[in-house]
Amino acid sequence: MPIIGCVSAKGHASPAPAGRDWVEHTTGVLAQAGHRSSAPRRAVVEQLGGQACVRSARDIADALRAEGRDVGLATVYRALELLDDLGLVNRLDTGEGSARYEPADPGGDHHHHIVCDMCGRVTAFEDERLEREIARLAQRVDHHIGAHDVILRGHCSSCASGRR
Amino acid sequence: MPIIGCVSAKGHASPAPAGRDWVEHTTGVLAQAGHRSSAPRRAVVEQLGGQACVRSARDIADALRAEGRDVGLATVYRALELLDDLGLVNRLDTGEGSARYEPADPGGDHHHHIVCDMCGRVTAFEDERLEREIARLAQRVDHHIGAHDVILRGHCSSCASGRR
DNA sequence: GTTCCTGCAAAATTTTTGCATCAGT
DNA sequence: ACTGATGCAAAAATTTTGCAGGAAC
Repeated sequence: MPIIGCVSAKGHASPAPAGRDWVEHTTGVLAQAGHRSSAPRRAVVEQLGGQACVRSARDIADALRAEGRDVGLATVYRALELLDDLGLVNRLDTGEGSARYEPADPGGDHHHHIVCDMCGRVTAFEDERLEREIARLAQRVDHHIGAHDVILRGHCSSCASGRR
Repeated sequence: MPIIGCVSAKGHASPAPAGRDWVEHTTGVLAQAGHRSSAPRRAVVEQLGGQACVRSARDIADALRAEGRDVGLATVYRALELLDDLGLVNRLDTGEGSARYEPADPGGDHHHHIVCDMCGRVTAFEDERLEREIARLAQRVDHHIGAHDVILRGHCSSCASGRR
């Protein structure tokens, strides 16, 4: 299983780390929805907020354990499911075994991902024109579209340049 | 687990069932690559060719068993892995538990998918303008892009209209 | 006759769930 | 205290793998 890194798309507006804004927003939405503010769930939220990039449930649990804030894996899964239901995180399935999650921009902005087939690294990118095309499509199809994912697959520059 | 259906996008060019063309092309590529023509693998290829839409490994194994052509699940997985490596099938990960596969158009044409969040049904669609946007992006990013997936998510008309 | 392929069963993962206990309100 | 949340361990489900026997060339 390749180690998952996190790199910004060169030359493109890359999403800033969600940071404190997102943690506060998330905390507020959770409270407003009637959920208790427990230490384990807070730890998951803070861990996610500290990283702009996609993390699997195991990544999060491991990172928390490394900080000495042990949280059960089942709890991490339950927290992620709740956050997903509330639209506070985006879930990314790249087909590499496990789902990964990232903070969702409260403002509604979102981005897409490039996955390196060789090292598994995920890079984020934003593109206004792509969004427009997708919005146009969403109106034309016989479905009520609520979300969309775009994944580009290929080799990142390090992998393509020989050294793996 | 929702039953996976297969419906064409209304009003859009929908991909024709891969059919005999794809089966023949696939058989040829397999032979040329030095692989033996075994009955189980042939059965998997024919099963895939008979359907234009995405099928999971289990779907394929079940369908074959129903025809009396039992093929071990491991063999189905190995066949799909091989076909994927040779670029003869496309793999779709919708994050609903299992990966699904569909014949890849030998001509290079491809389409994308709409997944109903409620019933899990997958609908295919093609869009030339979307492809152009993605091609433009693929040139601008710092990666060697070899493939891409677009998934729209929402409610299909049956699910949206109340009756579930 | 080799070598690849298959099938079964076991293993490895990821994710979900039951349930007793604990903690937030 | 009431009730949601947690943690553990067990269960589910998907996918991978080891290996002996069988089929293709």
